Amino acid sequence: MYSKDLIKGTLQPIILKLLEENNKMYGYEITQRVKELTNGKIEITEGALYPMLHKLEADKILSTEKVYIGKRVRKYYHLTQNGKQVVSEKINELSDFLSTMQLIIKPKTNMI
Amino acid sequence: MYSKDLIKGTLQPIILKLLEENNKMYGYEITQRVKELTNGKIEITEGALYPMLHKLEADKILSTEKVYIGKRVRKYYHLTQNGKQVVSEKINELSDFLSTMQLIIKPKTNMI
DNA sequence: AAATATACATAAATATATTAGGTATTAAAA
DNA sequence: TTTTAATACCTAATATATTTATGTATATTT
Repeated sequence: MYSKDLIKGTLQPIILKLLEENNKMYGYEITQRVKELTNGKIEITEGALYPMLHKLEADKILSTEKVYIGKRVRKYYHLTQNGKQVVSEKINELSDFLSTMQLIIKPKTNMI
Repeated sequence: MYSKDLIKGTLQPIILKLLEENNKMYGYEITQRVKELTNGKIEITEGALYPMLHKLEADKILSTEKVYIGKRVRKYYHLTQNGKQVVSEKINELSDFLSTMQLIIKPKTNMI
């Protein structure tokens, strides 16, 4: 796990990126997918995830659909029309940002 | 300029990285260097910078030296013995984190 | 002479995420 | 078969980093 601070601000773009690729996902699934993709290095806490999902829904970037698996509810989130337009910009920004950060810490020798 | 949120948590490693490379720097110099290195994409605010420098000094990671340029004071910061040991770990962590983030947003085609 | 750049600093407000708690169902292990 | 772990949602109090706004003062450029 990384220092808490590093991860700050990345939660939203991570969520949006996953939803861009997977069409629809539910909260718990997102936490598991991120853990999987990052080999456990990033673990999204639910206290951060759910409020962010609710915020994105309130902002009309995501919409939801409830599905019952037996008696247990799943709340699927997917990008709205509106949301799709916003997302690629946000991902580009993140991508650009990561490059810029690489620029600053320019790893000395290891270019693949 | 990037969304404020993205930059969160990167201030400390940026400062430490610059001080690792440049031996000693003063606050204003750091803001300018970062602006320069990132082509204006990251502008460190003084309200964030100075408290962080003070914190790093309180934590014995940095120490200071005042220099007068005419009547104007400059406060140079440099890594302490202790600080040098901490820094490379922090930079490695940031570097690792950036790679992990790249993993998530994996830019489709453009590998240089 | 006025405006901009250099150089430090702090304080209130904002926003995010952590920590800690809660409910409930289903599957696996003891 | 009872207990534990996993699945699945949620919120509230706390902590903390950063922004925004403000302040002081000197040096340089227009």
